[in-house]
Amino acid sequence: MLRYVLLGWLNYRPMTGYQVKQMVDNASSHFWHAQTSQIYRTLNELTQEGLVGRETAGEDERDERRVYHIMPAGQRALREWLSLPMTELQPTKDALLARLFFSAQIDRDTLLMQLRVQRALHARQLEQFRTEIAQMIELARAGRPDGDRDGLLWEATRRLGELAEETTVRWLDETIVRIEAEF
Amino acid sequence: MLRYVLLGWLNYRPMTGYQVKQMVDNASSHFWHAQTSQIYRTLNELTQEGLVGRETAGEDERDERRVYHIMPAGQRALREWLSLPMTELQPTKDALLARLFFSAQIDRDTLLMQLRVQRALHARQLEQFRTEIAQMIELARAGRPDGDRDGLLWEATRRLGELAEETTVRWLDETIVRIEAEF
DNA sequence: CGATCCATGTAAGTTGTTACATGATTCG
DNA sequence: CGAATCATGTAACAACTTACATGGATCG
Repeated sequence: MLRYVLLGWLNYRPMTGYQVKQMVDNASSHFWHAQTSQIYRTLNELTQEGLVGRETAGEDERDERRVYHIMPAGQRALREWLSLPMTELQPTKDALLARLFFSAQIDRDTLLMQLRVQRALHARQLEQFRTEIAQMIELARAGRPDGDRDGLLWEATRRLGELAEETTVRWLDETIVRIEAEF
Repeated sequence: MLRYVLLGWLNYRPMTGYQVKQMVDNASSHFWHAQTSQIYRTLNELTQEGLVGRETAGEDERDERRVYHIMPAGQRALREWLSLPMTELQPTKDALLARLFFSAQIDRDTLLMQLRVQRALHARQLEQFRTEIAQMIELARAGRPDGDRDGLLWEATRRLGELAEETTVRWLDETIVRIEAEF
């Protein structure tokens, strides 16, 4: 999966591994996160498979910056992946729910504290979707022709993030009240 | 993580690996899924670490059923995990959003088809949260004293599943309309 | 001149997936 | 008697995490 995210980013413009990491962290962490080490490793694999190419950018030899760019084979691979029908739901892994499900074991106050911490974290994340991330997309769209496809889709992904966080915060509030009353 | 889910289930009652898998599939797949092979491997690890014990259930030797049960050390480990504060959001991995983000590459009709398939899948999942899963929890609660903690928490996890699917379906409808109009 | 950022990765370990293999029991 | 379910796993591989290691450039 990560390979396609990297191909997706490199399809906009050539970048160093470090810059790719910045994009992943700042612009796509709400749908796919990755460690630096894994990004470099995956870029290597993609290079070996001929999906991306790389050049040493520096004028002199000890400049270690390497600029990666997508190759025609990479663009094909990206498009193929994007066109593959997704006929199943992706399996869930949610640590918060897993804990909550089995939390009858622990005492009320510890549980409530946990939920309140989560409430604060998700509220902050919600704010970020509404401000920073929204602004970033606005900015990126500003430089582009009206009616651009990319901007529309970026905004759609942001919007699900916002809605999901809204839902989670509301659910946490509901759940905290109920546990205060009935647990 | 999986280890704690298994400990959580074994804390209710002793079970065979197969039965644990049934629980994971039928009652906790909405927050943590796992392959059969991984469950058996993890049960082995837990056994070697002394967190669970196992017995051969059969009266005769070629009965291969093994019943796993939680040990005191396992209960301690479970409680410790449940009490650990979660001070960070868990990183996201969402294949649907990842695709959508980069989908300016593909044609309108392929994209719309993908979103409609997802819409159908999530609508079905939503129905399941409202019917099958709700019923299963009702049933499990019926046999228990009123005001039971487990039932309250099970219902809370189900509820987030329902709300999240509701949100996703609404978002998909919004997004499909917008793409039909503007893409 | 020290902190932060830019930049690249390796090594070791954990976790999870896919494919395969085997055999008993139960039910129509 | 054949299909489905119960039951247990191994082997190989792929993906991801954590810790470590290094050094140049920039800025206050």
